[in-house]
Amino acid sequence: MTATAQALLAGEVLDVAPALLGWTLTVDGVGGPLVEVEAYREDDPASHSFGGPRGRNRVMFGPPGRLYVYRAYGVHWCANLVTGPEGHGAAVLLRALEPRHGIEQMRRRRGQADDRLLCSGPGRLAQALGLTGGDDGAPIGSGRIALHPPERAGCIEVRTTRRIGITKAADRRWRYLVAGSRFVSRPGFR
DNA sequence: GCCTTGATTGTG
DNA sequence: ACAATCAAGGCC
Repeated sequence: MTATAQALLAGEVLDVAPALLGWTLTVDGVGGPLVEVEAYREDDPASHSFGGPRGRNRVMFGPPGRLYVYRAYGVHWCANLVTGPEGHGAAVLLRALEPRHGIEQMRRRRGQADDRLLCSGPGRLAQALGLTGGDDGAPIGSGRIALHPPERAGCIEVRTTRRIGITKAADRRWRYLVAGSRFVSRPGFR
């Protein structure tokens, strides 16, 4: 991982999540700029880390800059970036990115030709990038997984909404989107 | 377009 | 039982 990505992820998750928009995530060269993320942390009933470290959530309490990958609804994989400070059980759920690198590979993995349906949703994004439970705990920058800053920093308009698909603490507006992006999972969601 | 439903499995 | 989801099918 670059020094700047390391520094970014070491921060508090509510600062990290909006700042991650526009950063390009790639796995073996396949990926693109993040356009939608959600924050989860330990004092948050909706978070897997709520109640302390146990079972699958262990990686969330480890050092920042690693992937936390879990299975959702017994069907899909979903990937997070663990944030700091270490020991706090916080992570950013990767909900959507703009397909830019390795688009043909994404189409093959997804069985889907429409670019807007390649990475618009956490399950879709993980499938398009080839992330699975085997990547749980993998450090960013280890070779397969890279995170690069936006080409032009500071010109991304961030919008917030409630988080999606949860019932607890649903009123916290911890979902962050690039305003106007065509590649978010649910553009009209409030 | 919006709403409903089934798939499928680790976790508490 | 339930879940940080998705795709397909019905209906409008």
